[in-house]
Amino acid sequence: MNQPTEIFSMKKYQHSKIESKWQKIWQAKKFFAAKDFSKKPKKYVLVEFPYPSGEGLHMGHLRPYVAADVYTRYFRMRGNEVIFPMGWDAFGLPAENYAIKQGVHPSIATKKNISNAKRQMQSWGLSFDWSREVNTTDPNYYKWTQWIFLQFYKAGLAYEATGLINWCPKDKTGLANEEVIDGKCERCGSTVEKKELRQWYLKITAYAEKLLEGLKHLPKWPEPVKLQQENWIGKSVGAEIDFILDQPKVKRFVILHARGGYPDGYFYPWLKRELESRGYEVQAPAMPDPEAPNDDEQAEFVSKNFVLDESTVLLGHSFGNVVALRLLERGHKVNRVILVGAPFYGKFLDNKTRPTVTAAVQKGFDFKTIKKNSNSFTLLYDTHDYVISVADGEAFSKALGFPLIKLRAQKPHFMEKVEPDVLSVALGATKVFTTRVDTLPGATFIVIAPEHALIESYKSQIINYKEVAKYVKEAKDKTDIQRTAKEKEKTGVELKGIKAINPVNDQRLPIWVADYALMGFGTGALFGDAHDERDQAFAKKYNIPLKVTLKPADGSDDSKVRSFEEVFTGDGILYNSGEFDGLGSEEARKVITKWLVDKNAGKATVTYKLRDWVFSRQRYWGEPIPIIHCSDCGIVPVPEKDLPVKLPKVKNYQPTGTGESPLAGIDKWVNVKCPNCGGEAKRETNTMPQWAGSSWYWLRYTDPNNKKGFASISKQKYWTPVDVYFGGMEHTTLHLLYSRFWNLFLYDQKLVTAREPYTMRKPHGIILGTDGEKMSKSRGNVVNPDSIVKSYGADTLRMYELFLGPHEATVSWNEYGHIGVRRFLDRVWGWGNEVESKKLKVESESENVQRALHRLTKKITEDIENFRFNTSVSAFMEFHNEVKDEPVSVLSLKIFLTVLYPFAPHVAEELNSIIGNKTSLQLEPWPKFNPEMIVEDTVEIVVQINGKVKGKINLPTGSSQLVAQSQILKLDSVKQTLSDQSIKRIVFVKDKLINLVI
RNA sequence: GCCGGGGUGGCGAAACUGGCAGACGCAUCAGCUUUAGGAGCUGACGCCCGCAAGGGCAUGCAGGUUCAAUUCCUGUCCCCGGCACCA
Repeated sequence: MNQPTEIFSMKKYQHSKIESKWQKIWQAKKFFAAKDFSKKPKKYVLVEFPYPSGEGLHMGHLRPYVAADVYTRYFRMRGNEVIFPMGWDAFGLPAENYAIKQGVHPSIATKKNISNAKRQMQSWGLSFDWSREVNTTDPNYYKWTQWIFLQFYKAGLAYEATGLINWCPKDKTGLANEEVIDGKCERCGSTVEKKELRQWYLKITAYAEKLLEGLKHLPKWPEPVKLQQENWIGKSVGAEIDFILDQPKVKRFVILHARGGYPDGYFYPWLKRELESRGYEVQAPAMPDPEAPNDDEQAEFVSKNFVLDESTVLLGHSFGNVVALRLLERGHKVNRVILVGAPFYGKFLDNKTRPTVTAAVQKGFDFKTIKKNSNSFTLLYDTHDYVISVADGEAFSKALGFPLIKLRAQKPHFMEKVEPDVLSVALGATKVFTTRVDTLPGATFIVIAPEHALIESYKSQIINYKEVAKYVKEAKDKTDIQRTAKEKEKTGVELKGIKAINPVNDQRLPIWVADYALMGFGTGALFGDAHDERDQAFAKKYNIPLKVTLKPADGSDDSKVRSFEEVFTGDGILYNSGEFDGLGSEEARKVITKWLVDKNAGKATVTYKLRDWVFSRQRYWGEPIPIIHCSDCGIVPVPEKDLPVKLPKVKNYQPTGTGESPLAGIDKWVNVKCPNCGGEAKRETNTMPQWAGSSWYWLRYTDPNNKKGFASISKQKYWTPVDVYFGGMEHTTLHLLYSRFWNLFLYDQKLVTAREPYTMRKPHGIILGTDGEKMSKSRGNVVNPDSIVKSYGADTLRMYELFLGPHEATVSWNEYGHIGVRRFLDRVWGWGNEVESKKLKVESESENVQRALHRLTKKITEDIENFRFNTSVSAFMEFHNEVKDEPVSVLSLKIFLTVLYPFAPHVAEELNSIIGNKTSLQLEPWPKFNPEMIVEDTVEIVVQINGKVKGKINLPTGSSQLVAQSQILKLDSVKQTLSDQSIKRIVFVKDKLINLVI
């Protein structure tokens, strides 16, 4: 090939021509269409589908696509039925923002972007099965996204709630916890604020344990990925402790029984006993006409015969609450009112009539007077009550301005003889979570989060309430960044007037509100002690006494610990801990937890860092949440037959910024008839987050045109789970966690056949610009894959991308690097044409070529299976360097092209057709290698003296130590070094080395 | 601070379960070829000493185990990613 005449006589390597030629042939022959229920073993290769943006696809997309493509083409040749689908994750802010700016409807912009991205993918020679293409913005697709949402709703895992959520001021929408990175919006980088909003949530926390457990059954996932998910879920095992409030202002409880009740019924006698044993005076009047009560008559009776003053707590059960409120209306001032299952509407869940109760409540309440005569109300409702609905509680909560406590009573409507939650509320028990129960005897203060309900509930007893309220307001106004700033000193305010009682030693502990306690974790309250750095720092700042109760178990000097020079946070031996002295920390945790359980003062429990998924967005370009709000029926899911709820086509979809979705302004769309009662109703106007569509897309690929379901069970059974999932590390605690959650849920609903969606996860490293910085338009270091395809070809782009480094490593693009790969392909092109022109038979080929070919096949086979594509590229080059000057047969060239095909499919196909083969390489079986052909006849053995290389000798493969020894002693270099010294030892490694120790 | 991952020529990187450190490629230099070269071919290319033969030093740094360490162990520094007052 050094002869110029030969070079000029052959065809030039025209990449553009041959690439489009083969891309057309592949498409026309439908090589890449995966067949359902094929007899071949299936393989599901998945790569994250892109968001089609106006800028097109970039290098970051290319990396997993090319790797997955090589992998896919290889397994097709190995005889697998491979599904390698692609689609579009096309809902989201960029299209919407672009639309607002340009006045182009997002659906039009999206369409355009998709066709461009598809063109790019095809120009890269990616072998996707386009017959299975999905698009999350297609109503036929999002119909099922909405349908799945309704399954969550029906299972009680989708709920509406009002609370402080993360709010991005630039994108004007709420965000999930996972979308906040370092206190900033994952998408636009704005500092996230907090906003009180009504939102839809998905109860991912209900799946915390399953998500954690599932990780254990994913051996083919990288450990770092699993660990990152595990840390995000953040399981803490510990205990919840009830700290009872010391309320010096409260002297007396008055228990007002229910209709049909008597002082010796239900939980009353037990509660009376418990309260009295704690030193309170208890009055439990036996009311007149208990079966057909009259509220005014009963109030009159209590008012006349019992003591009601500002040291009294009124505790009503059911009808008793009406009486309690009437007493306030009559002007009795009390300390606090506890309403247990209070009736508001006079309608009952069991549809029975209770005329006396209904008549009493229908008179209405004078809330103004009521609120004036008690500073604090506690509302306690049972979630499985069959008489009074929680809606009654909500009505009271709204009217009185106090939070509603919903819980599951021992018996519906609190009718058990022992109802511990009623006692807890009466005593003001505050639950505190800890992972270190062993330090409980050393607790010297309590810290609660600014959002903690205790503050409002005990307003009347907090002497410095104004100061506290000021602190709370300031804390709530801060962003998370301000609140958790690294150097920030801890701040807090003591709640004067109340104390908490440590159950293990009856000590009265001061209660502080401080923003280092987080409402979202545990119970929003903690106890402070000397064996925690944060607690100690806080205590020192505010001069709160500390008590050391642990000493190091290893017997090391503990005087530093005692003088607070050091914070000892490890496990140790208890002292200063009363009856628990001498126990080791681990033992103490068990013993104290059991002690708490026995005393009804706490229990072992588990909490997670994971928060429920804020699932609504106040933006236009997303799936509408298929819910209707009816003033009579409340929340009504859109009936299945009415799905999909289509996005209305409108001109204006600017975000409002008020927390309302732009859809809220479209009256024609919003106002609907209630599917339940036919009355006036309104659609839910929030849309779903970007992550919704991608939470189940791999399932749709298995059955993309199904009209009856999101994917048939039989097709899922054939294709799922995904065998290899290529994608980015950045999705570990977003898409990857969310989609596992959806899958686990659907699996529990028996709608999905694979418990875990992805058997193997293959993350890739990012590609940096030539300057080693992240590629970005503002830095001007973006390398455009299209321009490389244009001037060097897709095969060059593919191979160089793989050559950059290991798939999982971060690599930077070298400005000239791809030229080396192009040179290689040019040489292969010339060499291939030359081999063709000589038409040599295998017999005239040297054994060396054969051996090299077998070695190459082995190397490429193993590299692909182990995702080591970078060394494959080297191996092709080495092979070519080795055989280029030797006679090579056409048959050997074909084998070379066959193994090259997954990497550089266009060149390989074209050369293969030049040498006269009519069938595509895609239909060739993957070549086998003969292990015997890989072993050479002779091997080079390294000769070392004291571990230093002194020379090399060639010996027949498998030579013994004796042979080697006799050979090396003849070497000059060895003789010289040895001179007269004696050999102490000889280390011999067969076919590798011989080392003389002297 | 905690949890991961990683430090090898001028650059991207190889090196199987401890066995020739730097394969392969980029850049650079020299030569050949060419009217010309930002093309092609051939060769050199870790650092230091040396004309050379040869020798010494080298896988972030300091130790250790071993006949032999990029690989195993201990300590330490730096870079990247994640979490971050999580009780």
